[in-house]
Amino acid sequence: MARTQGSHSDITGPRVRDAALRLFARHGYAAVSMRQIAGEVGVQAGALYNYTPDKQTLLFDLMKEHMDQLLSARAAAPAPGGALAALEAFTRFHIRFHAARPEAVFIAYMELRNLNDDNFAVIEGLRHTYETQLEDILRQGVAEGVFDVADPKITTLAVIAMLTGVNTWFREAGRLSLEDVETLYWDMVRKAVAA
Amino acid sequence: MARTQGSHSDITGPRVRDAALRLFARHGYAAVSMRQIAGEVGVQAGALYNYTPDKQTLLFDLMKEHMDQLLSARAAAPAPGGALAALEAFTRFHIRFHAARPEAVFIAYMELRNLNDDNFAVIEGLRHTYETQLEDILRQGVAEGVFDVADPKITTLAVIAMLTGVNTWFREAGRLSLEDVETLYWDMVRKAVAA
DNA sequence: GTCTATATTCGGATAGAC
DNA sequence: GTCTATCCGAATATAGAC
Repeated sequence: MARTQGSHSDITGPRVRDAALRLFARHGYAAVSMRQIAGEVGVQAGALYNYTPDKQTLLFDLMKEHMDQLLSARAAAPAPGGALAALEAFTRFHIRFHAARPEAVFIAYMELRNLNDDNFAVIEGLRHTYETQLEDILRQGVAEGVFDVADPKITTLAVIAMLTGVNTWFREAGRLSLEDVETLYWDMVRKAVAA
Repeated sequence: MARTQGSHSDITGPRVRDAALRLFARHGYAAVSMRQIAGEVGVQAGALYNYTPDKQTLLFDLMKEHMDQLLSARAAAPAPGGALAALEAFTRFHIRFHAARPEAVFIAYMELRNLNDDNFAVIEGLRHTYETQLEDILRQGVAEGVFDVADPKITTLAVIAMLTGVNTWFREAGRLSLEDVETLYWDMVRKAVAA
């Protein structure tokens, strides 16, 4: 790679997004400059504008892609009919999906305030769609008589906060395997909502 | 207040901290300028440097004060001898304390990455001190035979994540009173760790 | 203690050459 | 598609007058 000019369009786009994801997650959207992103990719700052109209759109695209992947992965996962099995499936899915992409998760939760109004509304809508799936499981379990949940909306938020919190400490090389973690959290969730 | 110059030192210091707290919480440390803070206070940017050596120290002081208040309020709160009562007291204390100062809580969780290494170590140490208090209660309950907790460290993190999550949605004017919220979360915590 | 003015660096974004 | 060069504004922080 001795040359310093030329076309690399086939791979530069994804590399811009990867670099932005990593840098936004580590330092925060507002603290990262387009020049830093360009430096990671190995191009000059001006070249980034072949791949995004502006920095705001770059952030939004990363968050939108993450939420789309979350919803499609969830749709593709097995969904048992019974509420208890469905809740276990949701719990394990949530932990596994989020543990696999900590940077995107971090950005999706931390950078909401840096979205403009229209972009914020889109991401919030997708998040609500996801949370409603858990709420529906809880309501189903109450109807089945297997769950005792006084307020399904609050319990939904509580469970998701607890599960997403895994990302603040989980490391692949740590004391516990992801399977261990899934089981520990499923025990807590199961007991917390049990009839 | 027609005059545009003069001494106001008796109140300006706290007003600088208040303005920084509010602006950092809303827009993020990196996105807020010293000029914005000065504008909120009603002085010019240069005057802020009578109250803080730099922006980084201003952030650190806000976070340090928050953690100090958390630990001293906790130390001043009733601490029942039995593990079950102690866990209920911790749960209710955590929700109440955090609900009362959402901006400081938000900053303490979101702006850790904007602290320099030394400042980060201080805040992390204080946070660990607080978390250890919950972990000790859980271990005591296991010893007493009233809790069934497979991994006290993980359960500590899970409970704190769940409780702190209240701040993402709780509003004074909302459907639920703080007392309602405390009771709902205490029910979940109690069941999740029950023997 | 606050002001005005400024030194210095850096930010997002664009224009035009290659 | 990427480069170099640049516009223009804004950032932190400081100096010296009042």
